[in-house]
Amino acid sequence: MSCGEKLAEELRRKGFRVTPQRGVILETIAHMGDHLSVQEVYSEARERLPGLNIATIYRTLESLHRAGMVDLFYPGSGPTRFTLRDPSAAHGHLVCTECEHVVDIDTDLIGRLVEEVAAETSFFIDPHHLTLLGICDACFQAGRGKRKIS
Amino acid sequence: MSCGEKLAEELRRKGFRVTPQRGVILETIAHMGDHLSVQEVYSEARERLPGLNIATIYRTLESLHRAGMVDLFYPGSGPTRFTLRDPSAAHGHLVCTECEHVVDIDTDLIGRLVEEVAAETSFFIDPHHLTLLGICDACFQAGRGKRKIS
DNA sequence: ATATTAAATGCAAATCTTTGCAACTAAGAA
DNA sequence: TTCTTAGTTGCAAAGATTTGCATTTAATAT
Repeated sequence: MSCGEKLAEELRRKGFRVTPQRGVILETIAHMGDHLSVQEVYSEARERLPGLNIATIYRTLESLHRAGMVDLFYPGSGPTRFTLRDPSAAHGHLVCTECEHVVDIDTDLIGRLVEEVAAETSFFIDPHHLTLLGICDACFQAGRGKRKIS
Repeated sequence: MSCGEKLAEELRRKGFRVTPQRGVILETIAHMGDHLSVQEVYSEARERLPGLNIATIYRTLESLHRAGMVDLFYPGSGPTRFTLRDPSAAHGHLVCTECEHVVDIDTDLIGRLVEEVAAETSFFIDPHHLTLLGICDACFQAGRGKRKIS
């Protein structure tokens, strides 16, 4: 069973319908890596299924998001991006506002952050949703972070 | 000196120009409270300065952001929102993806999160940029969070 | 005061994202 | 298989955001 078919099955299991459009979109994002924009998926998927409408991409991504299968995140600038969720490991993103570099945060650290916030605020952070903006080490060393840290 | 004038001075001090448009925008957001959308500021500010263009609002907000005077954040849905930064107290936002309620995170907790992430990843989170999505206590109690926490 | 210039504005066009609605169809029931 | 229906699609329009460019102007120097 291909990666796309596995995703299709998971989507169906969560109560969503699997249409040809969604099949193509799933197959596409399963092979395109992380941090995709809607436009990127659109131009790729439309080659496999001409006539595919971009509104369908947006709506499918929202469904996948509601199904807990992809996470959206907002880099400091530019369009929204998203990634396939790895169910075995929650992960978040650290986005450097200087160089736009994206680093993943691992499960353990996320778990600790979630606990810490929950203990103090009774608020349960969604561990798959975490996007933190800041300055990466390289930019900080280069002094490019000073202005922002202030 | 009015709130708006203080902000204008701060902006000038950071190397940005203070135009009549910016004066009006600053005076406006100084009196409109937190979590504003661009459209909200636009309709308010345009009453004080007819002819003001919405692109100017976007660009001014970006400048204020670069100057470290406002923070942008993305609630789960709907347009981007922003708040005047309180220089004395870094604060972040917890946005409930069920009821859209926004809770502020206080300085101390933020400080600890920043340290924790920095220790492990050499990445310095901007403490003024923190927006975390999740489930608030009320929605969690009501069982509305189950689907998302999965 | 006047001149200088980099930054900011307004406008229009481009791009990105969301939404209403009629037509279509996947998935389950009969 | 056929029926049923709620979920999904395409399309077009609306809404949100960004960008290029000619013009204007705030801040600084003269």
